[in-house]
Amino acid sequence: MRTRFAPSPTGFLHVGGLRTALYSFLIARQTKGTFLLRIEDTDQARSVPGTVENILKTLDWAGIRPDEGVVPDNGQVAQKGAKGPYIQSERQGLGLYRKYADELVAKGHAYPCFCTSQRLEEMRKTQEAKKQAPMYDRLCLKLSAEEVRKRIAAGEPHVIRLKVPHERTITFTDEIRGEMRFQGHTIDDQVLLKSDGFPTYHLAHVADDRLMEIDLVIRGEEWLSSLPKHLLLFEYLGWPPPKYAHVPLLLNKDRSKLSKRQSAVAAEDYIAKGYLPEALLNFLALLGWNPGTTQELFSMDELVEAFSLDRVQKAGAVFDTEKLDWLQGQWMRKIPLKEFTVRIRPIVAGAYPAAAADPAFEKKAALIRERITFFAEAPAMLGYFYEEPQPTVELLANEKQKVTKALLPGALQKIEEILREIPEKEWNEERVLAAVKAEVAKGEWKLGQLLWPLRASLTGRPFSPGAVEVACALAAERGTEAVFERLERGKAVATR
RNA sequence: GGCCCCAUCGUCUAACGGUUAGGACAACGGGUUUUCAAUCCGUUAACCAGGGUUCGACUCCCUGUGGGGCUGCCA
Repeated sequence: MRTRFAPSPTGFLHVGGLRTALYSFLIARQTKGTFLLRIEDTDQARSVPGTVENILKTLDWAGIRPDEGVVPDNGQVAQKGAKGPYIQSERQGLGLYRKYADELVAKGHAYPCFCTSQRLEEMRKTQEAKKQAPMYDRLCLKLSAEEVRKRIAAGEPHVIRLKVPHERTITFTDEIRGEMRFQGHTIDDQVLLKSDGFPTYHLAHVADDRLMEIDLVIRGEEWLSSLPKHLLLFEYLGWPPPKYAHVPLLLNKDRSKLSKRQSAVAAEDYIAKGYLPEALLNFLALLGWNPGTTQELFSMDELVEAFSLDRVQKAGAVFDTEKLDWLQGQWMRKIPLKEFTVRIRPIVAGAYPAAAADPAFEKKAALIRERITFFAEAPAMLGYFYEEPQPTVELLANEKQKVTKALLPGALQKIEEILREIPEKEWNEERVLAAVKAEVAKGEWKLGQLLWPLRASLTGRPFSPGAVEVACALAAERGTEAVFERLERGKAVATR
């Protein structure tokens, strides 16, 4: 199948857009078809420079690579394919939108309208006051052919409007929603060609999806109400319409359409926060779609395999990122240690330059891999390896662990004695822990009373990997004396 | 207001008329090498309402209610 994603360059890639792009991409891959990227920039006023580069960069990050259309080329915007150009403002020069508009006028399915925006505004106000549906009143439809010719010849600004057949019922079967019907008399005479000669979305997407031979249009539910206009256009132009799949909207917590005001909506925001593409994509895929099994974790390949439109939900989905965070952790833990090390090393080195050439860095990375959620947390989680910890009495003592300030010197003394008895060669996590537990078994000390002060002395932090883990890592790298030095410092603080 | 779409735990969702309404996230409780995590185990938690159809409705139909979208020479 030939599918497409056709964003407007209004600043950034919306997460909802990323989801429809993903769905379109999945269908294309699944059917060994083509995924095409087209830029819909017919509204010059709303186009924001740099957006296309941004969208391309974000899609690339997500692993969604267009086979055709607008594609990235070393950070530049390039176009690929025989049905281009793929940027509508560039297609404007081809004159095809005007051609189709004229064809519709000639066939009697569209007409020029000279009404000013002021008049339209007043008309709507009046209609609203009368509790009527705001719709164009077809004033210009009454104009004689002669008058139309004259006014156009005189260069009077005008638009081309679709003439919607009021007596007809338009029916259609959506890939997700099934059968739908619309009454013609409730549909407004949509502007197809603006007075600046640019097409509106309605005409442009119909023409381009036809010309680019798109089989399936996946887009947001907000387009559902204009679907009949699009169907009419295909019919009047003598083309079979593509299949349409209107996906449910992404929602704010209050269930309104996901908006910038209430939530982070730019895909870049999530990249900046440190989310893995695997996690975001997995999350987006599961918002509104389910595989029918209990599988929750999906790689792109697995999504290509499992995805189907008939399992896409009809109702909107709240964009609640709690599950995203969980998925992030899951995908984080799937990263092989070697790769994990490569990825966090520069980040840690940014805070602690010694990490850059640290031969024991991978061992340290292993310590935090199971507990980290974002790469950016790594420096804080490993800092005590690169700077001497500065524990305080408040940290060393811990009410919950039943380590009072009075008990502290004795506890530190005891843990030191235990550790001293283990020959340096025998230091490993099992051995050290067994030694501590053997002491606990005697009944005088509780596990936490010994381990907490040790951990706090070694790290100087309220949170860290376990005391035994840190002690062994430190001993392996610098010898057990490094551990005892820190223990001494803890004792000094405790007895001060 | 008009048109269109939708409706299961707080959130994402499963259920092809017959289930103690299942799973995941979150929350809560507990286990684990102490803390924060991770991990394991457990608990709390839902069929919007009313009518039909049917031997039997979360499932089908109708009505109501609620929510959302659209209602631009924006997309």
